[in-house]
Amino acid sequence: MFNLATIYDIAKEAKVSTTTVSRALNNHSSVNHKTRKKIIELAEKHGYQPNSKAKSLATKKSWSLGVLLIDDSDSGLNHTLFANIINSISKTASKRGYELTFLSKNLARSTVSYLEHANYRGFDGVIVANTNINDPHVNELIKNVKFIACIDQNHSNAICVNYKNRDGMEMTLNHLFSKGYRNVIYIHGQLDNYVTQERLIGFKETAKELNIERKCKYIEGEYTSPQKAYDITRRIIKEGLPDAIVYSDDYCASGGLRCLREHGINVPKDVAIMGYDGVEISSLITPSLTTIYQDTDRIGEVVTENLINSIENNRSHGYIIELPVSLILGETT
Amino acid sequence: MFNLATIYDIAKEAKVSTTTVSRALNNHSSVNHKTRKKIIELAEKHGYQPNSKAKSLATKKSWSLGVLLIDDSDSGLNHTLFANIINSISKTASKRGYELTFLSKNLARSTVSYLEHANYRGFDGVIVANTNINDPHVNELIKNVKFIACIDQNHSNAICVNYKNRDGMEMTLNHLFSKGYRNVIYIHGQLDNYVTQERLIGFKETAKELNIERKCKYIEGEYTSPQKAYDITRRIIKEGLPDAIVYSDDYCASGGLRCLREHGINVPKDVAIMGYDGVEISSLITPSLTTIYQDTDRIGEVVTENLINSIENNRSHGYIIELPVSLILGETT
DNA sequence: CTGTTAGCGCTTTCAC
DNA sequence: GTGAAAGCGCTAACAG
Repeated sequence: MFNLATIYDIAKEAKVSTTTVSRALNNHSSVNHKTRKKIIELAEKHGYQPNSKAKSLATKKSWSLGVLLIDDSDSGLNHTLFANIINSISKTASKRGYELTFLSKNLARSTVSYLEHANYRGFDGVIVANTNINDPHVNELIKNVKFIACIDQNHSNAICVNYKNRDGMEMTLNHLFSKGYRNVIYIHGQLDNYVTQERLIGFKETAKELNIERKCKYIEGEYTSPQKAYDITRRIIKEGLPDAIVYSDDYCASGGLRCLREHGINVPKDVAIMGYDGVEISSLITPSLTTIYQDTDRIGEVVTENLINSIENNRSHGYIIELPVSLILGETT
Repeated sequence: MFNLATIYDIAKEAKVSTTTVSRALNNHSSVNHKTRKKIIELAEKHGYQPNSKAKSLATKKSWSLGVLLIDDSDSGLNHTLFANIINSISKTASKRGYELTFLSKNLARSTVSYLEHANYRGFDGVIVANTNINDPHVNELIKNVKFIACIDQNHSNAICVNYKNRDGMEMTLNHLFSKGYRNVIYIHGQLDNYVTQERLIGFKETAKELNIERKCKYIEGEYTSPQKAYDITRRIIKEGLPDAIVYSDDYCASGGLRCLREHGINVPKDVAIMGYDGVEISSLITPSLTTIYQDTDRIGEVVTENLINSIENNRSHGYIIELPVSLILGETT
């Protein structure tokens, strides 16, 4: 880029001080109408743009938000649910005038922690969207950043916007039960993950209420993927089919579905299956998935609005917002 | 965040000047070994982090890249292909020490053009990933930013990293021809789009070579989506099936597939179909799609590495890199 | 209504 | 090997 005009150039040409230029350009009331007009004209003539660094340096406000997505595996934006959420966060941030920047562990020529990146950059706030709970850097970040919001996490000092994970599993199991399925296998995510824990609680409590605890089985999918789900499903087929299989997300369910079909097993006649998330693919595959819909537009909007409000009101304290989920009836149950 | 330690605090405590602290922390050779050691220790003790704005202001280097994704529709990160590409761009940028920030038309309390955002922010470079070609702001941006790279675009002053779109359609049509399909309908994207234009050229040239020009038909899908593709497919069914239908992307193909199935039409026996992109869904639906695979990891890496290299070597001139595509054989042809 | 001055935190001549 | 001083571009008392 070329050398851009500064406030000095304009001040000189308008024969006023930089203060006046600054005031005119920032809509301070106390500027003579004519002076203001002249300054604004000159600014346009020169295509003047303020310099964000100088401005932030002076005001201590960056108009930028950091967002943390796990970055050391492929589960960042490649997971549709999170891509959709980030899309919504980005839109909402933009609507409020904030930029969105990804947090990272590499900066210039060195390796840093997320907290160091955040401090270096001076974000006005940070959103933790999807992350590896075992990374101590994530905890350090959440504990030490003043304006912080999380999705599907549990931290007392952060704004936590979570889906009602327990409700989701309650709906799942009640639905299966109402359709007559009793023996259910739940292929869940990693146990050290908050979401998994909540869903398991929801599942187990409902199983107890329905009095089918004994008929339910759990398999930890660890790192889940369509292929992994495919493999687990094959094992299940060998060991004997249950009435229904619940997968940790729609992608896994689609992998499982493919396996079942390849083995000539009819869904839902021979076995029912359910996904989770309600991302686009759930309605595009055949048979379409019965799944739990999580509104990604809504969660992105809520988490971003709440964070920005807390920044602009300068009130930082943790609280929880829970967002409802709903069941989408597909052809697999 | 709390008040972070500055270079002044460290200088005072170490009883040296800020100059020396700066030098020590930036690995300048001309600092006494002992002094440097003391400074580094103090920096660690205070959890010192430089302030990016002050640093950029002084050095005119921001270590940050802007990325432009269309933001006034839902086609940003909600389109899997682009989510995958952004994921790769983000990873590569991070690997090289650069942050990634989304370009936007809203900044602080006002509306700006993309160029104004870029100038304001002082990005070291900008990547145009997916965009509305009709937006004059995009052209303005591309023409006026010094270090600029684009994906699947055609601009003489930018680094353009493109997929071989013509090849893709050549493969498509040759494949269909070799399987015996002659009457082909191509539901393509918007005509004012560079990618669409290239693919159409590839398609038509191949049709001519194969001498089936007369048997081919084109339908402009305008804004394409599974639903839109579904509707168009229904129209096609009414008007009479061709031998094969080529959709503009895998999502559309899946929408079309659903329509065909619902009308009791067998794919590929009654009609063959093909998608484009080779995103995950193409292999998850049944029948799996025959499609053209575009390597998203690769394109993100190439475009980012090239842009950063041009920045760091301070050589800005436009050139084109073309990336190969390949055919994935699915069950729909 | 406008200008002077100092300062945000860091780098970089230039001199010693 | 180290420091003084000026500057990056902008804002914010304070004074008038």
